Amino acid sequence: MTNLFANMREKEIKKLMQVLKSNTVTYRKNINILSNRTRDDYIAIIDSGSLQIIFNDYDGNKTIIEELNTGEIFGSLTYSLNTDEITCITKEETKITYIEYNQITNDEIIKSDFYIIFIKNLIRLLSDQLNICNQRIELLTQRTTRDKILGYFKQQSTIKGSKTFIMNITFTELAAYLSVDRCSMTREIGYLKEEGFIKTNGRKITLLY
Amino acid sequence: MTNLFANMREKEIKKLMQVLKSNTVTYRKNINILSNRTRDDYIAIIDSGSLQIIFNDYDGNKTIIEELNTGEIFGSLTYSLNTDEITCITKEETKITYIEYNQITNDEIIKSDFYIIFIKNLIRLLSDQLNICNQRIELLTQRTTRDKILGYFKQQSTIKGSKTFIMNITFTELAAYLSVDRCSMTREIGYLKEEGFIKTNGRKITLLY
DNA sequence: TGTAAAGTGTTGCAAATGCAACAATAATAT
DNA sequence: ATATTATTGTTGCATTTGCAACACTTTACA
Repeated sequence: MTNLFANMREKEIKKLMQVLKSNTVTYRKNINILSNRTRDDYIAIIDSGSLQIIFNDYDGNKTIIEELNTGEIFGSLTYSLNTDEITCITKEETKITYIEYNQITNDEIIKSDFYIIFIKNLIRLLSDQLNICNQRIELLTQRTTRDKILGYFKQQSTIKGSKTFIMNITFTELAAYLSVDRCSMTREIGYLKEEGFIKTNGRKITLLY
Repeated sequence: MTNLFANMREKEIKKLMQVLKSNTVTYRKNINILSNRTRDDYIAIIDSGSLQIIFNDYDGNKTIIEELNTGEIFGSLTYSLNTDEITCITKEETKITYIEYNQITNDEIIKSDFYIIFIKNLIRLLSDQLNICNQRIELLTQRTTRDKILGYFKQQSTIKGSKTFIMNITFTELAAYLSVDRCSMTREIGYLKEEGFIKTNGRKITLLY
């Protein structure tokens, strides 16, 4: 369940969605969901499923800017998607709820008694997204692949609260996340193991320092 | 210029700050302003001045994660700063207003008639920050220095609405922003000029394609 | 106004990295 | 159960990039 509705009852959520004039669309896998969006400001909430925001280079390269999962939000409020260079592809069957930005302060909703909760949830969600972005920037600005990998492992270790943890993404996805060549990354992880900095067993990582 | 107090009168701003129990501190140049922050969630607004958020590597390297200027916000709502690895240094004399996150929905303020404006401003500010982050990620995820530079120039060209524009940061700062070696960047810009992709004159850039 | 600090430009060299082209295994779908 | 797709591992090689060590110019400031 989406955080946008945290601390709200089913009935309130239904009412909220109605007052916000939200609309929900379900997409099949591998659909470009931005092709039919308007140019107005909007918030899109992933009710279920996941998607990738992809940057299409001038010479045909594709870069995954962001992967978004259930509960997360996107839309013009988080990233200007109104350009041909950006596409947004569902990774699986995905349900999206759209809310027009201007509706979040419409006359009816600000009178409802769950409005403050909703607004606080929205702020928290934007805030979470911002934290995620900044954490990634912290890694992307590292000069070497080694520092990116170690930085990621350290973040995970902090989140999981242990020097041993299991990665919840694949190595292929990690390479994309850190924006490095997967093969070079594998090579570097090999060196890190040789030099005794880490131990790995599949996606189980142990920091030895 | 976006700011937390857009569309509010002087008197309302004063009232708001009071109700929010905000406190304002002025720092001199080169001060680490995080040394005395609590661990509560808070929003910090830069009333005037500027600062850098710096990541301190395990082996002494410093990376500028973010540069923030007048009107922008930071704090735990945007980036977890509660770690020794992060320092936050004023670049000049800087005035900061702190607001406890929990205060933004206190009993008194939600009754005020400028509350909706304030909340909308806050959401807009978070949203702007998120857009800035994502734009930078778009550049940082480019594989080559060339693509980073061209990406940045393209963004600027779009923002300024012309193929000729003047950079509002120094080349040294651009290198830090793109997280590449300044010398390598200069070299690459040289190649781009030779190959006829761009023309430069100081910080005036012209795209020729 | 003079001096220190910051920004810019250049280049050789070593090291890191992306790319390509594989093979092998694991996961998923029909 | 089997075919198909995704993930992982490996390695040679060319290229890109960071680093270091300069000189020169511009800007800041005491």
